[in-house]
Amino acid sequence: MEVTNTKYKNQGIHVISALFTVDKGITKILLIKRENEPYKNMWALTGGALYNDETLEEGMHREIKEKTGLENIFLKAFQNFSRVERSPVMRMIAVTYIGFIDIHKVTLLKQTEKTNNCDWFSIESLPALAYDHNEILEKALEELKESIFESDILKNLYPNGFTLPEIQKTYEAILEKELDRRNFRKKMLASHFIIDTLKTKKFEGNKPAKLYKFK
Amino acid sequence: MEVTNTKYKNQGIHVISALFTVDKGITKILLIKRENEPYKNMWALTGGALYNDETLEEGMHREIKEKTGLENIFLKAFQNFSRVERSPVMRMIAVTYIGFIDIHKVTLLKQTEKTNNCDWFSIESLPALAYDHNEILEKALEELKESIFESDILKNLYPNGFTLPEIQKTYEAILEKELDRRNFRKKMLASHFIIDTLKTKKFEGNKPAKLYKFK
DNA sequence: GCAAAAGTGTTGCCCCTACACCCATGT
DNA sequence: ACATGGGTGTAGGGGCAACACTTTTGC
Repeated sequence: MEVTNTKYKNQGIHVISALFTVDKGITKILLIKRENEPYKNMWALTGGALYNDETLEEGMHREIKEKTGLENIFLKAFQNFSRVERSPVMRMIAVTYIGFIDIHKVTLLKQTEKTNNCDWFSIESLPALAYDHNEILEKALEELKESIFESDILKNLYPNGFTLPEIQKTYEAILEKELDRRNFRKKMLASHFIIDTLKTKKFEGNKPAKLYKFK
Repeated sequence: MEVTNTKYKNQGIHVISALFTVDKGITKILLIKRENEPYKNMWALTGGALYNDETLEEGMHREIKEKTGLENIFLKAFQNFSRVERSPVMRMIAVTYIGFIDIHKVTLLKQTEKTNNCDWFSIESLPALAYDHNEILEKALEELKESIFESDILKNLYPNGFTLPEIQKTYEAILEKELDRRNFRKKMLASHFIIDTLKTKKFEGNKPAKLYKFK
């Protein structure tokens, strides 16, 4: 059916992810340099327009695949953004997600079919982003801090497992505060999200630490 | 800008609310009879297509106003639904909300400008609904049970205040289980969502109960 | 005075926080 | 042996669930 009523005509949906990592104690966000108008040459969150033949989740995973080469990223649904003027081109509603990525998996993939410029930016020093992406990112960070212990959203960060001192540093970077080592360990081990691999790995000290992984 | 790429052409957004009430211990949902195709003459949740000149929240409140006459309903954002074939007419994404309404405010408003047939249905005996609204309603009910103590979503239910025995019955109807009277009172009074009006009101017994209201 | 619902406190359990010392390894 | 981070236990406080008796009112 062709839409003729101008009240509804020419609407579209953006699927957008705030993809985070933590690298050496610094929380970073993956940004993609736009190659087309509008906002050409500006940095933006990962995403794009939804196609007619895919669900929101399918479209989001397609966009992430196209722009980073990564598949099967665990995503947490976040908010919708719908300011009328949020896109200068046509009416676009933004449906957003939050995810985490192992930084080492992306550095090799900066040149993908559709994108030849993506990079990690510390959340402390962000450029002005395309569209309303600064606002989306700011709210995503708040949500991240509130929900970080309630989900296994970090599971993509440690594909090869992690030690507790190592992942604690990641939590501290995200929450921007220090955590008690004993209480943190108790909480993580009680969560049943993680299991002991019976292997060890050295992190910062000389004594090897136990290696865990997400279920 | 005209959209020419068929991948994106003719997309639209539904804003949809599951509007609940509790009447004499029965949880009910407000349904609207559709007057137009598709799904003409079937019952549906409250909502419709988003206009180009309004945010999602504005569009949702407009739809509720048009279909029930009610304004300023407190809504909790819920999920998005995006199955490709969820609308037989064109590609529509559903953005959904959950709300509560005092049943006495709507019974007088069944005939509004755009709708001359709306009614409350017990969630125990629902008709087949238009679109994917049965699925949306089912998931909204689950969410409602999980979040009922975490928000003041019930505030529209008792515009004139409520007694604790009365609102406890409402919680029990929604949760489909009985609650301990002493623990319930402690929890409600500790929540600081509600304040004592210093008035009383009779509910089921002969002894008048204290009247409270939401802040 | 009796029926019917309103109103009230205490205990145990679990989760969370705060806090200090020994252990394993590399040099 | 010493330096460095890895690993562990306990005590107190707050929220939640289980449980029974007294109070107020209408009849």
